[in-house]
Amino acid sequence: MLDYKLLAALAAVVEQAGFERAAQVLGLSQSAVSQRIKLLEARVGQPVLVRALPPVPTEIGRRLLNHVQQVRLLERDIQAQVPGLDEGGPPERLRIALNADSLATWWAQAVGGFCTEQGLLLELLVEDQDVGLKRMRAGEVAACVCGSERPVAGARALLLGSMRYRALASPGFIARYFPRGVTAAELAQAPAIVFGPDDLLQHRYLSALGVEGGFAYHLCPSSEGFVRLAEAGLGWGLMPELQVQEELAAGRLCELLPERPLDVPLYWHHWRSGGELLGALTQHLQRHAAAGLVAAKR
Amino acid sequence: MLDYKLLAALAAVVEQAGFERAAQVLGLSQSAVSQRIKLLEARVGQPVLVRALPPVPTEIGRRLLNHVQQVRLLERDIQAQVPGLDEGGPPERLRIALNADSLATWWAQAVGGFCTEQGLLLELLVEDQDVGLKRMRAGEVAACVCGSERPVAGARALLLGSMRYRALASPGFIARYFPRGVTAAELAQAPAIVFGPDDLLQHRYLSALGVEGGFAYHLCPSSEGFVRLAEAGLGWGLMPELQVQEELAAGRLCELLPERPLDVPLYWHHWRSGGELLGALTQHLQRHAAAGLVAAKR
DNA sequence: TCGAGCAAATCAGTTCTCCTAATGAGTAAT
DNA sequence: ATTACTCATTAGGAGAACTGATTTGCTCGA
Repeated sequence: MLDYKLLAALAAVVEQAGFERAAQVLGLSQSAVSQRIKLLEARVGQPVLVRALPPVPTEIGRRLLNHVQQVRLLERDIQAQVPGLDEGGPPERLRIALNADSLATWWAQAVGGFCTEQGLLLELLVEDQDVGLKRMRAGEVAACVCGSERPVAGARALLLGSMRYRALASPGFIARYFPRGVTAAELAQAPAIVFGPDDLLQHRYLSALGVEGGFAYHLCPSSEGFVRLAEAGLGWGLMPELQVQEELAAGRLCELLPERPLDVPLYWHHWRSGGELLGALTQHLQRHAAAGLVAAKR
Repeated sequence: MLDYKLLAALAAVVEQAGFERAAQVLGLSQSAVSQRIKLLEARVGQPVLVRALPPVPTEIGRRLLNHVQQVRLLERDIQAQVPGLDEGGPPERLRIALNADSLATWWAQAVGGFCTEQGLLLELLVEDQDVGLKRMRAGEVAACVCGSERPVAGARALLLGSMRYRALASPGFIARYFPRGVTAAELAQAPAIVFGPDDLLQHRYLSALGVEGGFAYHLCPSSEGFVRLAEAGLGWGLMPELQVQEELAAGRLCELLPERPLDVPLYWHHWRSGGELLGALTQHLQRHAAAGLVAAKR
């Protein structure tokens, strides 16, 4: 059997993004962590971490990490079966990566019941679009919600449905930039709002409209803030329908190009050997995610 | 994370059926094994082994064992991915329980290619009929072939096909016991051959013919021996069609009741979280087991 | 009822793993 | 340069865990 003390150290270093913090989490000294990693590398015969800021697992390291992730999921099952095996440590949370918009809209509704029922704690990591898959590949998370269809090795991807985005702006903004109605070319000239550097929604929307080249945009890495900026007339942006129903109804935001929504399919990626709990969560999502999403068309 | 040194000790004790032998396998003293088990029980808060001959895992113990089994399967995958992680120990074999008749007939053909391709070593445990499932439940084996449809918790059962048995005896035996032809009632009076105490084939065959009550039988726990006994005229028995084609063709064995074969469905039980190797083996079997089996009808 | 034989538990002593603490070295920002 | 930060290295020591010897407990057979 592998030495899981060493693997746990590797996992802690990557998850905590540093030896020092990893040591704290493990209840050890920084030195001990360093030694464990070194010993692990000696056993494996090659480095498992690239010493950078933050430390990044090597190819081998990633494989080991996602093995650890899978074993942890199995352990979760058995700890549910065998009382008094809780290790005394803090109750482990299930780490899941998802995109900010999902978290801001349908996620809580969809998983709320399951978590209270099962007494399950989550550790949610917000990641733009497809970056969550990287975490998955590195074995840092048990599952993720993202836009990529292709599962990583050892995992499965399940289509949950699509999130419908609409291009919105405040009435004042529209009056100012589009006095003669909205056209694709003009849209590219008006300032936009973009969630983060990895957020390519607006880019995709514009290129779907046939507009090439760059455009000016604000960066605002907060879902709520995003809506507030749009309301304040700073720019136009693509917002999840679900999140802005009130603003639309009250007329604080208006649609630029009606009947041109953007549907973004969302996939649930989860380890194939994820144990019963993750399996149950997957089933639950399959049934309850649809409520907040539109049926996907490809 | 659980302490896998302790769990490995538990597994060794159960698999080797004793502390002493477990110690040898682990490269430790008997004393050390005893202490590990005790420590494990202290952690868990209750006994994991019933001290008997051989030691038997408790309910909790079985759950732990089959967790170990699943983790081992995952480790096998990663060891294939990460060279130089072989632990130096002896190459771990994949433990599989199956019934003697399968081993005597189609098994080798079905898995031969896969094993050589993948460089996979097997440790086969021969178990009568459904006893293999117990090994599965105890986490002692990674998979098993048996007649039960119902999978163990955490595992899947896959119908492979049916084995066709025919009731056969030597010409001399038939002439002696059934001079006027074979009838069900007379069959129950003639001595039978039964594989082992758990082998209920003949019982089922007779009760399917409407015969109630006991009958006289030899016990012979060897597939080859079984056929030899029948050839020698010691009794009649149900033999896999596959195994006795030569004897039938040569006239050394004859069918008692033509057109009354007994088809026994066989299922492949494997852990759901068994990793890629076990998954691949399962697929392989699904494709190649059929060759030696008749399509199952229910 | 009593030993013989065997398996596991216990105990005392020792080994050696693994940790801590202090220090050193490399890198980036000030 | 200096400071701040992170990780590596080293020596030394605590204690976990192993070994070997012995005891306990059980099962048979006489």
